[in-house]
Amino acid sequence: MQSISSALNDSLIGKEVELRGWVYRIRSTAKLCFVVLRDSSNIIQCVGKIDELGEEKFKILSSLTIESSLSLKGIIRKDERAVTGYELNISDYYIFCRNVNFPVSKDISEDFELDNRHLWIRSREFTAVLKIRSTIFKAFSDFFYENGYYQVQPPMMVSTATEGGSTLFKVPFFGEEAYLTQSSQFYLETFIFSLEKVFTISPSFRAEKSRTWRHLTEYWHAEGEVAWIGNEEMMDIEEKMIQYIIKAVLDQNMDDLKILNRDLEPLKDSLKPFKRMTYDELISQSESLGMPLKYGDDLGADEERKIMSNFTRPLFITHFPSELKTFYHRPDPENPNLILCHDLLAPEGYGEIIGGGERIWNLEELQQRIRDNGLKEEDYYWYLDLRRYGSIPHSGFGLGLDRLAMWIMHLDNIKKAIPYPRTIRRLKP
RNA sequence: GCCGCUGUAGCUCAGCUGGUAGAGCACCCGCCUGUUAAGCGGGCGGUCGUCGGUUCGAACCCGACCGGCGGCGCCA
Repeated sequence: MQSISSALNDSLIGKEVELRGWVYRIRSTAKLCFVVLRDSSNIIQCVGKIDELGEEKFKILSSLTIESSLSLKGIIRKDERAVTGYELNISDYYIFCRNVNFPVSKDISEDFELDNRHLWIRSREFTAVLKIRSTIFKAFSDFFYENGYYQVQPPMMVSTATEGGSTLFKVPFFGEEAYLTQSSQFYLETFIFSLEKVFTISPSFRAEKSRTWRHLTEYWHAEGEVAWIGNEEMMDIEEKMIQYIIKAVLDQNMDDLKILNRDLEPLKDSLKPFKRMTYDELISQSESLGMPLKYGDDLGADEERKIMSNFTRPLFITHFPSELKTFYHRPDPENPNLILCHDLLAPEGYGEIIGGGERIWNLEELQQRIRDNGLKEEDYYWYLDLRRYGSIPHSGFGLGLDRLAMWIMHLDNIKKAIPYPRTIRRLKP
């Protein structure tokens, strides 16, 4: 028994192999039957002949249905007419499950595809998506392991919000109320006093009633927090990290990118240095970028899309006005109205994939900002403790892995980048 | 929360100014000398989202309700 991709090999020509998998396509004539077999690795055309199998076995084989499961034995042959260049001449087979009817056919809507995601997951397209996602998740971790970081595991059930505006999911908690985390940032900050350089990949939950092409209720949040560094160094690290991930995908997933018809140029271009622009510079250039903005305007979806359709590699926007960002961001000592932070916008119109920057590390300053935002100090007692005991300068970031995946694969909706999307109206399958 | 759209066969859709429902695909049966989600012939398959109203008559007009989709805000 071997994988289909390993069977597509000149050294096996004329040899008998046994393959197993699922019926990807099936066509038959009176005396010939073509079963295109699929497994996790690839597809191969297998041909059954009535003369060789006998009438009975031929009839059963040729009446198989899409996605039925079977194993096949036969001789490998090179054949230009076959989809992947090789063909298996079936000498015998065993059927595990003959399907009555596989619901996923060639005419399906995006909605039907989502209702049947548990079956759509078998499609070649989604198999490619899953393989690329796997590379992205691994590459993210590898990058940080290779650079001396520790992976940590923050809690998912928490007692307070990280960011004021976001809506939280309430969960019953032994007579109390708990919430599902919307960001692990504050917990990551606690870890740096022990490990200095930490990262995590964990889910974040947002109960906002968002209905957009790039929001999920549950998403995979890749976060990092680093002791002793500032905004610029943080961006240096993120840039290398993104490039490391893209390089891994280009190295390992060329076949999958091809199945998705991904234009490789923007990915290759993103291996070159990223441009950095202050919010001020962005506003003054906004007219020539096709999206006139006034000082104080936040970047919405439309703004980001228009601006980023001018770029083929990611762009850092830095130094936002303080009123546009949440309380924990550190103001620039030389200009307290601006914040030492950054967003990383993905090119080709995709927009924000990372938010990050320096954290306020002075106790009084942080207390002031909490009060200014109408929040209660008691709720943040442990976060404030970090500024009481051995506080240090530090920076961090949060990356939306599903958004990154969506851009890398050039998908038009984030729901196509995650196997089981959770949105305001979708909890199944 | 706001704006727009939508609901007809398992799937994708058509159905005119109201006259009791149609195609392609899937599935089943048959035919076919190598097919590329093949071709030909036949078959199965519908309380037209729900309830009410108008009408001799409603998939179609009106109302209410229910479900779904897209976009914005919020963010990653």
